[in-house]
Amino acid sequence: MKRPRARLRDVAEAAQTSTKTASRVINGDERVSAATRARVEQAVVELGYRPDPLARSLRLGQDETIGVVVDEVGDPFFASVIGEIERMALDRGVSVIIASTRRRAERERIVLDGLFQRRVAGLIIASISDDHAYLRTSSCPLVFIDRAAEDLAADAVVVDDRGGARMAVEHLMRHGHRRIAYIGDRLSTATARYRLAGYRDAIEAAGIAFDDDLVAQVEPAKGDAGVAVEALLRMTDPPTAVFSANTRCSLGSLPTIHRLRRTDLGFISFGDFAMADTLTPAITIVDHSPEAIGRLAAERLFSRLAGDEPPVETILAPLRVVPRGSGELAPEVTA
Amino acid sequence: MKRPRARLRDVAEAAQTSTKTASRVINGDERVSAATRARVEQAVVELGYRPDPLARSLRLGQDETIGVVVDEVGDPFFASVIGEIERMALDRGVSVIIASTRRRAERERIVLDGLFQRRVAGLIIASISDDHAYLRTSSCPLVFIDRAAEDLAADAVVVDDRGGARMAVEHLMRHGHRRIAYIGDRLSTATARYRLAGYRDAIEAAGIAFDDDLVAQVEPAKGDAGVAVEALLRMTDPPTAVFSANTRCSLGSLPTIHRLRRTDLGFISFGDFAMADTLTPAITIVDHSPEAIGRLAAERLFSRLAGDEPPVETILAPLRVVPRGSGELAPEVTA
DNA sequence: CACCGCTGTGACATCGATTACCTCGTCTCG
DNA sequence: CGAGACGAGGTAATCGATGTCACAGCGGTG
Repeated sequence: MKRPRARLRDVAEAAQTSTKTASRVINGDERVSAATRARVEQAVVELGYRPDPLARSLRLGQDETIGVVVDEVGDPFFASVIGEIERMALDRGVSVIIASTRRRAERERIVLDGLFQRRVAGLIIASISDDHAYLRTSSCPLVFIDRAAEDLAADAVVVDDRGGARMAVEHLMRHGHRRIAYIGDRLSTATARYRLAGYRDAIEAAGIAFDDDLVAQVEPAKGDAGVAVEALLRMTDPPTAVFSANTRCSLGSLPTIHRLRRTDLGFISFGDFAMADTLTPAITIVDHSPEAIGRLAAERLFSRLAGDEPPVETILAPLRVVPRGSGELAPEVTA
Repeated sequence: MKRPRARLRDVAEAAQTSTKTASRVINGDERVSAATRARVEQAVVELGYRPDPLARSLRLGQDETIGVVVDEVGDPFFASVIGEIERMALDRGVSVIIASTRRRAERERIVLDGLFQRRVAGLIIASISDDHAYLRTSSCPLVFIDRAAEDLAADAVVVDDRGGARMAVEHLMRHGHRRIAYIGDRLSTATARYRLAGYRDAIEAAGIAFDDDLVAQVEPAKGDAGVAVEALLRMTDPPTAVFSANTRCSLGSLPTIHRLRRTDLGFISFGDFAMADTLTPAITIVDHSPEAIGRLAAERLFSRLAGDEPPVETILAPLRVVPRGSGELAPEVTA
């Protein structure tokens, strides 16, 4: 075990053949005689040879690595997505490079650029940008998650944002609410737009006038959700229930709701979070299943990497309402 | 923008010089005349040249990439740690490869092996294994997180597990509790051992007899924490408070405590989690600060990569009790 | 018997950047 | 005036694996 690492050349020498033939054996080329193959295989074992992935990648022009680009690695939703992707990648011996955009389009370009520079084999992207022209010539398969790329024909794994939001709001309505607030990101992502549209769908389908004052759009990074929900509750004609369009907003607004002791408020969250079922009342959610999204995205990517060429598709991850209490509270009968 | 990518040779040709000189300019070698330097720099800009990291890594025998190995990427604690590391890496243009061990020592070896094979520049590891002999000859800097390597002189960023646990239990005692249960991982990691030791320190320092029946050690992956806490509460002489030795156990046991409507129970958690401050009562914690751990570990690693050679050190990340309610409940005065 | 095609093999170029080593002036100093 | 130092820059080898292509040997075929 003195030698730091065995090279293909060492294997070839030990097997008394050329590097090319050794390479053939290792890459499973058929055209090698049984005797030579056996010698090479033995040499590989004896020397503990493992091909250098860097050299291999350089020659092949492609790295056995996939890139995952998300808003923020620490976000629980993306953490779960990444966890699932990494699990599947590890089974295939593929490394995962992660990068976060901090929700800034220019950062997205930089990190994607870096990943292309590294010649990743494939990419899974939660894109923040609207403009994907620079990805059009991408030489590796792309799978979008959470938000589809509208200006690019590429696979995507998303949830039915509009339908899910509508489902959530209708759930509140079934329990008697008519005045329902919306709280979501100000961010102009497609996801945010769709969820707001779904909220509106439900409101209007119920014959209720859409009230702009009930819609709060806040900065995702700051603690504005709490402020916003407090303002909503202080209205002259306050909502009896809140639809939180994403997990961050739920995490931001619930502490305030509890501080104000307004746990009588109807509440439904698009996206689950830890302890949602342990709060009092437990929080009714529309289940996102980040694991399912990660799995579906990774499956699609690996399938393309394996050479499959299924038609480009936007896959809808399953979505369902999980009633836990907060979404089933009837509105208070107040003046 | 026709050419897929410019190579150093293209730059050299455009600047009417050799690759060697172009390389000198790019790598900031002084021995180049101003005129030549200017020509090369212009060519770089015009061609949009960016060195190929793969080729560079191959030649240098080292990759501009760091590896991060944790139990599970989806774990909120590690997700935050990774988020912070990735943030610092991105600022330096370093890629981050992540891999999870699933808490299995044999997996740890496999993923570490893969990372070494890739010639990562440095590693940050939450090691699950006790045996680090195979890391002794590691050619790249290592920084351990969460758990120090006891059999290896390497940097580590950990929290004062024993002191923190003692602090937590003493906090409960200050509020009148004498019968305090411990719930933690069965896993034989140093972390778990230290925290149990800290619990014992506090108990014995208070002159209370250590009662083995109050110690529950559960499987981390399963939902055993809930079962265990239920068993504790059903004892003939039940505890009045619980010290949960980690976030997973807190997340596992709190739903059960709430289901049993035992929110009168004293509770303190080693490690924060989302919504801990929104539960009723809010959960008192010993703050871990995963971000601080990630930052300190990354700082140390980058400092070594920059050539600094500070003495090997185990850095203690800050730790403090954050009172929120559940840890300040007085014991019920029962028979 | 000459030729074709197939199999197993290896010498050599290649991927793109770095570097050991060399060349060619010019400048300095004894 | 010649030796040696030094600055600027080039040539070719190198990192490790793989693709190109040529070649030898063999069996079959018209």
